[in-house]
Amino acid sequence: MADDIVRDFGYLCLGSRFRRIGERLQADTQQIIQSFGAEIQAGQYPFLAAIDRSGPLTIGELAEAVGITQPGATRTLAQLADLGLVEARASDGDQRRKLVSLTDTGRALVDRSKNEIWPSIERAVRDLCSDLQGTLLDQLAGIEDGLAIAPLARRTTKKAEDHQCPTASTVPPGTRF
Amino acid sequence: MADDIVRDFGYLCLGSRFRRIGERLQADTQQIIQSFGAEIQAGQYPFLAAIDRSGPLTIGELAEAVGITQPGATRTLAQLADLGLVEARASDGDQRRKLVSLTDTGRALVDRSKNEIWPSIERAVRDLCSDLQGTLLDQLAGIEDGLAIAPLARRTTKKAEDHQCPTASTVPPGTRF
DNA sequence: TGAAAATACATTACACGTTATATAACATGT
DNA sequence: ACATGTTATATAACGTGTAATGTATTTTCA
Repeated sequence: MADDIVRDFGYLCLGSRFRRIGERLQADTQQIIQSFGAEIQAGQYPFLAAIDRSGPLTIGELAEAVGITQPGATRTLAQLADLGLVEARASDGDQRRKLVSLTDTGRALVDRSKNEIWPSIERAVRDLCSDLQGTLLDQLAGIEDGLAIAPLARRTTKKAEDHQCPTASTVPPGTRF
Repeated sequence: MADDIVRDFGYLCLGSRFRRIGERLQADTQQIIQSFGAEIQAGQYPFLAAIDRSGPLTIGELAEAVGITQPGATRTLAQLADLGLVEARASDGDQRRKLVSLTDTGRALVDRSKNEIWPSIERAVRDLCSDLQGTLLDQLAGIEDGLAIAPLARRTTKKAEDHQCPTASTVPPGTRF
C-alpha cells in the first residue's frame, strides 16, 4: 500500500497535484458527455462556449479566452472544423486573421449542451465541491476523496441519496479506496 | 482583452482550469529548479522523493505513489535512469518486478534538494497560497491572480540575485516578493 | 502437474499542452 | 515606395499524461 507522495508533500507538489486532479475531472466529465452521446472532447467545449458567448472570434482571441497558447488553439479548432462544428473565414479587413464561427451543426450542439449536458456537468461538479471548506490543501483532499467515493458521472442527479456509495459525510477524511 | 471563458464558467470548466493552473505551477517550479542548476524536470521529483522516503520501490509501487499510470512511470523512470539518478535491479523473489533505487548521484541530488531546492519551492508556493480563503473558486482565482502578480520564482526569498526586480509601475502596492 | 488466469513491466499509439520557428499580411519610417 | 518591423496563423519537435495491448513470470486449481 504505497502512500500518495504528491498528496503527502503538500505545497511542494502542488503543480503535479493540480494537473492530476484536472486530468481526473476532465476524464470524468468526458464520461458524462459520452452518456449524452455527444462526440466531443471535454477540452474542446470552452472553444464552442467562447464563440457562443462572444460571437465569431479569431484564433488568437480564442486562444486567449481559453487560456492556452496559439498553436494549441489552432490544432483544437482544426479538429472542431473536421467535426463540422466550426468554420473559419478570412477576416474582412485583415487577411491575416481568421474568424471562427459555429456551423449549424455546432450551434445545434451548443444549444443542446446548454439545455442538457452543461447543466448536468455543472450539477455534478457542484455536488462534488458543495461541502468543501478550509484551506486549499483541505479542499483538494476533499475533491480527491469525493471522486474516489463517487465519480462525477454518479453525481449528475440532484440528490446525494441516489449515490450507490457512501457519501463524503459518512467517511472520515483521508480515507483511500 | 478577451474574457477568460474557463474562469467565467466556474464549475463547468473546473477540469480545464485545474490542468491549466497545474501546468503553470509546474512551469514556474521548473524555473526555480533551473535557478539552482539542477537538470531535472519538476514532474520527475516525486519519483525521487518516493524512493527517498520509502526505500527501493517497484515500478508499480512508484506509479501508485506518484499517482500516474504504469506506462507513464516506466517512461519517467527510464529517463531518470538515463540521467544516472536511479537504477533498477530485478526483485529477489519475483523476476517480474524491478526494484528501483537511487544511485549515489541520485542520492546526492535528493540530499541537496531536501536542503536547498525543495524548501525554496515550498516557500514560494506557501507564499502564493498563504492568504487564500473562501470557496474553491475563490481560492483558484486567488492563485491565478497571485501568479499574474508575481510568479513562483519571485516568491522564494532566496537566490534573490537571480530574480530581476519588477518596476514599481507594473506591480500593485503592497505586493510581497 | 499442467493448462489457464493473474500479475508486472514494456511497447505502441494517441491526446493535448508547450516552445521555437516559418510564412504571409499588415504597419511604419525615411 | 520600399525596406524593415510587427502581427496572425501554421508547422514542427517535444513533454508527459492516457488507454490498449504484448510478453514474461508467477499463481491457481482441477
